[in-house]
Order: sequence, then C-alpha cells, then structure tokens
Amino acid sequence: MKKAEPARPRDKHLVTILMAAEEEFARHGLKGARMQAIADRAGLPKANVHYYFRNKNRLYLAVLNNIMTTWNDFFRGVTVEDDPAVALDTFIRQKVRLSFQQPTASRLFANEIIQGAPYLSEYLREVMRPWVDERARIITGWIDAGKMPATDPVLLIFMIWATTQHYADFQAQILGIMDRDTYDEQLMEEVSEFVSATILTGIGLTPVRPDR
Amino acid sequence: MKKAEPARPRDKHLVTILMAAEEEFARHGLKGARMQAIADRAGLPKANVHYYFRNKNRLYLAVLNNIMTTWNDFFRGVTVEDDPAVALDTFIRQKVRLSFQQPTASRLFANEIIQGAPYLSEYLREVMRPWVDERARIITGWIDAGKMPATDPVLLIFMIWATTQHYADFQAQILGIMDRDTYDEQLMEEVSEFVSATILTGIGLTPVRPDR
DNA sequence: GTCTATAAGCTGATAGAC
DNA sequence: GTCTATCAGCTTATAGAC
Repeated sequence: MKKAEPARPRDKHLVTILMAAEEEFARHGLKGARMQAIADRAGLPKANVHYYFRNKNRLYLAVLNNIMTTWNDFFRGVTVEDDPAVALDTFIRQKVRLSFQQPTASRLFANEIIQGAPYLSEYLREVMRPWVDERARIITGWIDAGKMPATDPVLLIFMIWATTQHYADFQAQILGIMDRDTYDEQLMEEVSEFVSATILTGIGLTPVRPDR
Repeated sequence: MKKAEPARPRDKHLVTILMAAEEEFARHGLKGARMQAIADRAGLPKANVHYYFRNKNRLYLAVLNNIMTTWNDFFRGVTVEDDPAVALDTFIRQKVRLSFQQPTASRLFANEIIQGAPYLSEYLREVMRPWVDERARIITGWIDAGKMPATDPVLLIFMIWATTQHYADFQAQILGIMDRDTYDEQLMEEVSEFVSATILTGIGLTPVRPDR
C-alpha cells in the first residue's frame, strides 16, 4: 500500500496552481500578475508555488504550454472528402463551446498575442501557420471540387476565430451590454446558430440544420 | 505676443505622454505597465509624468477617456431611412480602417475588457448599452420595413465588432501566420471587402460594390 | 515647469525550521 | 514537502533644488 500513488498529491497541487495561474495571467498578463495572488487563489503559501515552479517565468510558460496542448486536442482531422458545410459548422460550434466553457484559456492566449506574442512567436510560426496552411489547402480543395464558391480560405479562418473567441475574450462587455450576469446554454446555442448560419450563408453554402 | 499660446507646450507634453502611456498600457495592462517605461517612451523624466498626471491610475483613466472620446466621434448617425447594405458596409469599412490604423487603442480597450472591465463597467452600461440598443432598433426597423431578412441585431453587431477589431488585437498572430512584417493598404482593402461581403451576404443582403 | 535624489512600500525569490 | 520569516531589488511617488 505504501507509495502506491506517489505522484498524486503532487499532481493535485500542480493542477491547482496551474488553474490559479491561468486565471491571474489571463487577467493581468505576465508582468501584471502577482505570485501572491496566484498563491492565494490556489490556497497555498507563496513559497509553495515557487517550490513547484521555481519562478514566475517558468510558471507562465507551463500555463501557456498547458493551454496549447489542450487546444491542439480539439483540432480534429478534416479532409477534402468531407462536406464543407458540415465540417465548418462542426468547427464553429466546437469553438463557440470552448469560448463559453473555457474562456480563461482564450483570454490568456489573447493577452499574450496583444502583448506581441513574446512567448508564442515560435509557436505561431511552427504550429499555427502550418495548421492554417493545411486547413486553407482543404478549403481550396473544396472550392476546386465545386463543393463551394470561391472565397479567401485564410480570411475565412480568421473570421471564424474572431467571431467565436470574441465571446470568451469580451465576455465582460457582452454581459454588460446584454444586461446579464452569466452565460447560459441557451445563449450558447443561439450564438452557435447565428455564427454558423451567417458565415456559411456568407460564403455561399447552405447552412446545416442540426438535429431537426 | 506674450502668453499668446499659453497652453501649447503643456498640451504637447500631455499628448506625448498619453500616446506613450496608451502603448504601454495596451501591451502590459494597468498593473503590468511601468511608469519608467512610459516616461522613457515619451522622452521625459519620470517625475515629469507624475507632475502632469499625479499617479498611475489617473494616467490610465486619462488614456481610457481619451480613447473613448475618439471612438465616439466615429459613431455616426444612421437612421431607418438609410439603405441597410450601404450603412452596414460603411460601418464595417470604418471599423476595419480604425483597426489597421489605430490598433493600439483597440488593444488597450481589449485589455481592459479581458481584465473584466474594472474601469469601464459604468461606460459599458451608460454609453455602450444604449448605443447598441439604438442600433439594434434601427436594424429591427429595417427588418420590419422589409428592407432586409430577419436576423438578431445584437449578435450581428457583436459579429461586426469581433471580425473588425480582430485585426487590431491579434495583429501579431495574423502577421505571424501570414508571414508578413506589417499591414498594408492592399490587405486592408481585401479584409474590408471580405468581411463586408461575407457578413452582408450572410444576413441575406446584396453586398455593395464600392467605386465600380 | 523641469529634473535629480530619495523615501516608502511592494514583489519575487529564498533560507531554513519543521 | 510545507510554511514562516526575511532579504534584495524594483516601482511608485514625492521632496526640493534649479
């Protein structure tokens, strides 16, 4: 029974700290975030945070890395064989769901990009650019196959990113304007429907009508 | 000749400091920005910055106020009499131009909202909500008049904000992915055209073809 | 109004007892 | 591994000479 699960308590603290750090870094950025605030949010003494992550920079990198890994899992395989309307609709709905359910991750990413992506410039070049290139090639494939009208694939991807992430990054503004306290499932559904239908129609595809 | 332009040198410094502060606050947020960095960027001793703005918080508020005033000037009067396609196209192109030409202001605003809008919650309620309500009413007016198909006016406004501001806030990501160093007029034109055409088509309007 | 010098307080990081 | 005490350096802000 001894040492049966040696890494568990450690992992538990690691996760707690990472979550607290994600929130603080998302709100205040790397320079603005305070180690004390992260420790308080995690319910641990500040020295404990330093014990696990050595310093502020390593903690920030760990959080960023954690987010990027999670996000990559969402990037599923779409091929030229798929139906563009279905594929784009699925992608848009996934992104909206992510924005509603994990807004902090999106906000931290946004913060990093706004600051000029000092810690992600390599990631942009090495991971995101190839990812966009590949999706763009698939979309071009659809256009060449006559499955959809001609459009700019890269600008289309930017538009999907912008409209979906907006609900995570600008949550405070949206809630304020809509006179609401929180997001709910119904709003998420309405937004998904509106964004998907408007973009698909906008590029000349017939919108998908899910579960009807 | 004496005291003919008493406020000039003062105003000049005020503007210089505000511009420097806008850049630093946009990149690092309120907590993350350093008064020394703002002073350096403005080419003045730090004490001078304190002389004009007393403290960091007042400077931040002055910058925010400055931006909001500038932005309000761009919010022109559109009425139910106008053609929806022309009005929306004009609005979209104005916003894209603003994103390409004054990205820092947009980024600072984004930063403030991401942080939960601690200094703008009143502005959101008192200024932006009424503004959105009024535009929404005009759009509803167009729909009722049979000038355009039914759509959600508020979600439409959010979509326009999201897609246009995206090019200011996420400039680093877009340049990185497009393998560019800077924005230029041509890209701005392409983006304007794509966003305007896609959104107008998306909500069932016939896109405007400018100067052709 | 400008600018150097410095005070007062905050923040990241660590030492060292438990 | 945990946590209190504390240090060294940084940051805001001001005092006071010019």
